[in-house]
Amino acid sequence: MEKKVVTIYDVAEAANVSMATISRVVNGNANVKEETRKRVLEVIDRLNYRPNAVARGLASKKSTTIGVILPDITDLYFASLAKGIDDVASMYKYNIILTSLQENIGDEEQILNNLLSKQVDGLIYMGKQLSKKLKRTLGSSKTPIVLAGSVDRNNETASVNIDFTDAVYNVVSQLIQNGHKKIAFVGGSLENPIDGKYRLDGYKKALKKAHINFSSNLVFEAEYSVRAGEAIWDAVKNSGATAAYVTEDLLASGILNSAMKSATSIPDDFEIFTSNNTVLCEVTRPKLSSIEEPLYDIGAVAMRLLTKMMNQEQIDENTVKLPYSIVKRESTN
Amino acid sequence: MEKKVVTIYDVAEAANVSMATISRVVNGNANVKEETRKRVLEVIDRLNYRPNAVARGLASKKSTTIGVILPDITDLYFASLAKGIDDVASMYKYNIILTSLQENIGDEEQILNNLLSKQVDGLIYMGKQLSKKLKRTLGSSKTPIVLAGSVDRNNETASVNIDFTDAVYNVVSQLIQNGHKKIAFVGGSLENPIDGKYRLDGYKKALKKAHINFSSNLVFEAEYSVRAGEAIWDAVKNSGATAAYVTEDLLASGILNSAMKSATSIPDDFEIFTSNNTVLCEVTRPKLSSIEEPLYDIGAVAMRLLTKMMNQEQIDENTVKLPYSIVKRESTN
DNA sequence: ACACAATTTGCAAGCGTTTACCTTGTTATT
DNA sequence: AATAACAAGGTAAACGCTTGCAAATTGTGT
Repeated sequence: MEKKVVTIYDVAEAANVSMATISRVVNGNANVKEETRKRVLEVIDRLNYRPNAVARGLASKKSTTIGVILPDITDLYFASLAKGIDDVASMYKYNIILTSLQENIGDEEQILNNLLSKQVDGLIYMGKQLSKKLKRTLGSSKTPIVLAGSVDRNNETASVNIDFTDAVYNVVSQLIQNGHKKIAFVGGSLENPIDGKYRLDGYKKALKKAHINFSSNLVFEAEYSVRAGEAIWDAVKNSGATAAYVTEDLLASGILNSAMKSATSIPDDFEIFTSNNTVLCEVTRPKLSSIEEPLYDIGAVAMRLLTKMMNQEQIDENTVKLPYSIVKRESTN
Repeated sequence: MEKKVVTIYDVAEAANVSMATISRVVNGNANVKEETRKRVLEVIDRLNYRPNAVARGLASKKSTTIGVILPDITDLYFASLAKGIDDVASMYKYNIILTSLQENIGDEEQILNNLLSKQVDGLIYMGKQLSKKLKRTLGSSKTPIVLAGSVDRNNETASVNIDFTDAVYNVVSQLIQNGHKKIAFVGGSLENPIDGKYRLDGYKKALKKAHINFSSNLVFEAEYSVRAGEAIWDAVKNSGATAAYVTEDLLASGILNSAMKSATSIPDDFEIFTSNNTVLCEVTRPKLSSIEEPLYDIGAVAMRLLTKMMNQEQIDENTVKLPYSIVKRESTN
């Protein structure tokens, strides 16, 4: 026996009113007599009626669903952002469609179209950067989007993050103050504007301030992984660097691993600053000093901003920068 | 000027066929002349038509969306499972609605109802356990569900995981072989059947085999966090234990932290086995020996299993156990 | 008791698809 | 040449809801 699913009609009939009224009470519309509302709610409860969100979405053109695009959910950086997003989203009753993006595969266009076809009310993007093409298909759809933990070169797109340049400027300056002349910059792909532009800018700025010449020999590019960090250590060491600013924790952990293995004393012989302050920083030995991005908050604020955009509220600032801090642990003096 | 959204009618008109035909080509139905198909595809491309998945869902009663319920996305354990799920899901063109569950808050019922109202075609659950109540509302909806990395006491619900009992039996046996008589079992909430039943059973079994009496003084319950691990060390040490099996990596890292701080030499004075083999195990010093659950695979297989259930295919085994392995690193001899 | 306003309700037209069922034109069969 | 069989495409009825508008009901002031 097929159990028939309960629709708004069934409720209407059982409550002896029209379906419009049911819809009204479900949606909290004020134009319903208190008595009727009570009766309807009872019936809803009795019949175990559960409004069909798909039908609702079709009729109202709102899905109360947002799309979240990120590179890798097992990366604590994104996971933390995602958590902030998730919490605020559920606070505002939005659901999240999570899609991960293999940045190399170049299926971004497809992913975006898929999300748009699902009629998401908004999007949060955490990829490296929004391509022109994506911006275009996005523009034609009017779906609001905000970048979390990422920057838009031209500030056309709303975004929430920290002042990367300033943060790196600060930690590199500290390393300089500690007496280092040769400081390595170990980042991910420099094509990513965060590393290749903002962070590197901060690094250069700090050097300049201290009248140290920038040398591209001290700039390293590696994948974000422990393995890559371990592998790059020799090169870093051989460059003559006595300290390093690393843009990501796994990478920094790998470097630390190899450094320890090669009997380099950290922080005495070599200092390391990393960037994301994930738990990793607390379980390595020595523990890693790090820039601390308020990841959870970035996610939360990004989501909050998105809700405003979805409600067409006035936005005061298109791009918000949250305060960061610097956590000194054992990998620096 | 409001840009009108392109519907199937627009395409039909422009291609000079009926909307049914458009629908057919979009859905890959065979009853379309090759020539017509080509023409339609061109028009679709030209008009930039994007089928409305919500309308589709309403008409077809399929959302090509599944719901994923997990406790905490920043926990690498769940993130890894999620990644496996995500990859397979996108392989099969399913979208994922991610919802996290504050297990203490007790809003599970609501979360589930929300997901069901969105008409998800299936569910993957990673919480501690499915309450009777949830099972009931689930049963009345016919939506298939599979547990990933979790067990159903009565094997009523499909699930994918490893043989927890066996795994723990093995590592504890190894510790015993290394000469330990007093081995601590440090787990999360023992109400969670995985820890409180399966793993603890393995522990007991190993003791029994070696004719060591079980003592509840050696069983510790803690939250899954570095902090909790650090805090519990003294108690563990004072219990007289000379080794520990820990059910989670953060917890193990915390214990390791405190042990090192108290100048306990690991593994010489104290051995530690942990359970999830997340990256954490590789960045601690000494590196942690661990049971290795194939988390990604568990997620992937769970999702694959779910696709079968959604297609009403014949399922050979309701509950599948994947092989685990044991990775020896530096925290054990 | 009456006119008018406000409050509640119902009606029915969408929302953009899918799909069962028909119609038409072709080809193969005898 | 007549008929069967099929391929290709069209028609229109769902799917379960929201919502503008009209109708009915109730309340108010006189």
